[in-house]
Amino acid sequence: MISAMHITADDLIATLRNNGLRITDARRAVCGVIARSHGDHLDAATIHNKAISDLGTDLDLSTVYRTLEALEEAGAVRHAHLGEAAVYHLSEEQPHQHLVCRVCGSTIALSATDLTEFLSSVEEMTGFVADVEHFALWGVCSDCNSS
Amino acid sequence: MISAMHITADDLIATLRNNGLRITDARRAVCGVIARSHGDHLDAATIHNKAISDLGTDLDLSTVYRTLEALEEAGAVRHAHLGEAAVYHLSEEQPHQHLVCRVCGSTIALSATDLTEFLSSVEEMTGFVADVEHFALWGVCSDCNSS
DNA sequence: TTGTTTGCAAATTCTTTGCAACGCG
DNA sequence: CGCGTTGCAAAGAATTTGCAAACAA
Repeated sequence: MISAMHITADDLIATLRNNGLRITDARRAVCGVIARSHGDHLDAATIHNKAISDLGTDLDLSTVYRTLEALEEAGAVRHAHLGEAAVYHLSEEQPHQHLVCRVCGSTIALSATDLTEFLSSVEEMTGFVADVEHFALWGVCSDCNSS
Repeated sequence: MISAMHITADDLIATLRNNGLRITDARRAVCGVIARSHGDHLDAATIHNKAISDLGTDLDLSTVYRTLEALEEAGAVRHAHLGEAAVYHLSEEQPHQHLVCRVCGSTIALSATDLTEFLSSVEEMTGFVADVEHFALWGVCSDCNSS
C-alpha cells in the first residue's frame, strides 16, 4: 500500500509494479514528475517536457499519455479539466474545487471542506455524488470584477 | 431590445443586424435552430445538421462556428462544456448547473436557485462570481451509485 | 459596387492507436 | 526468451483559419 501523507515516485512505481506492469525509464520519469508536482496540476505536455529534462534522453508524448493512463487505472492519479487540456494530479490530494477566472485566467483553489454543505445538499436533492475536482468552476475573480 | 420571455429566430437575427452584421441564409438557419432549442444545449455538429435540413441546401460547419461566435459576441448565445464538445444555448435561459454522471453519461439539470447559498458563500470567501453554467459538475448519479 | 460571408481545404491542438523494434523480468 | 513497452507516424475529434468566389446592403 501507499503511505497516506506524501507520495513519492517510488510509491507510484510500486503501484505500477503491483499492477503487474513493468518498470521502465520512461515510467520512472513520469512518476517522478507527478510525485514532485504535489499541489500542481500538470498537463501532458508539461509532464512530457519535465520528464525529458529529468531523463536527459527523449521520450514520446504518447508514452506519457499511456503512463498517465496506467497510473490513473491503478488509482494513483486522476485528471481534471480546468481549461483546454486535461491536467493530472495525485489522487491522494485533498479534493478542492478550482475556480478559474474567465477574464484573467487565474485559478483559485477552494478546499472541498468549504463545499461540504453544498455537496450534501446536491446529494440530498438528486442522489448525485459530485466529484468537484473534475471540472473547474468558471467565473470572474474579485480583481477582474472590481475593475 | 429583446423580449425577455421567449427569444425567436428573428430576435437573434435582429441582434446580428444591430451589431452591423449581414443577414444570410446560413445565419438565419443557425438562428432558427438555436431559437427552437429552448432548454436544450446543442453542439456545433448537431446545430450544423439541423440547419442543413432546415435549409435544404448544404452549409459548412465552419460557417456554423462563425455564426455561433458572432451570436456569442453579441451576447445572445453562450457555450458550456458538459463533455467532449462545446454546447451552445441562449444566454437568456435560466442558469442551471449540469450534473453529468461519469458512469452512464446521464445529465441532471439543477436550477441555479438551488445553488444560491453555495454561490454566495463562494463569493463571500473568495470574491469569485461563478458562472455555474459553463462547466458541468462531474460525478455519479443515484442509479449508478446504488448498483 | 464593395466590404462581408461563405465554402473549401488545410492547419491546429489535444489525444489515441497500430505496428515493428526494443528491453524488462 | 517472451511479452509488455516504446517510438514513430498516422489517425482522430473538435475547432480555427486563409483565401478566392459569392452575396447582402
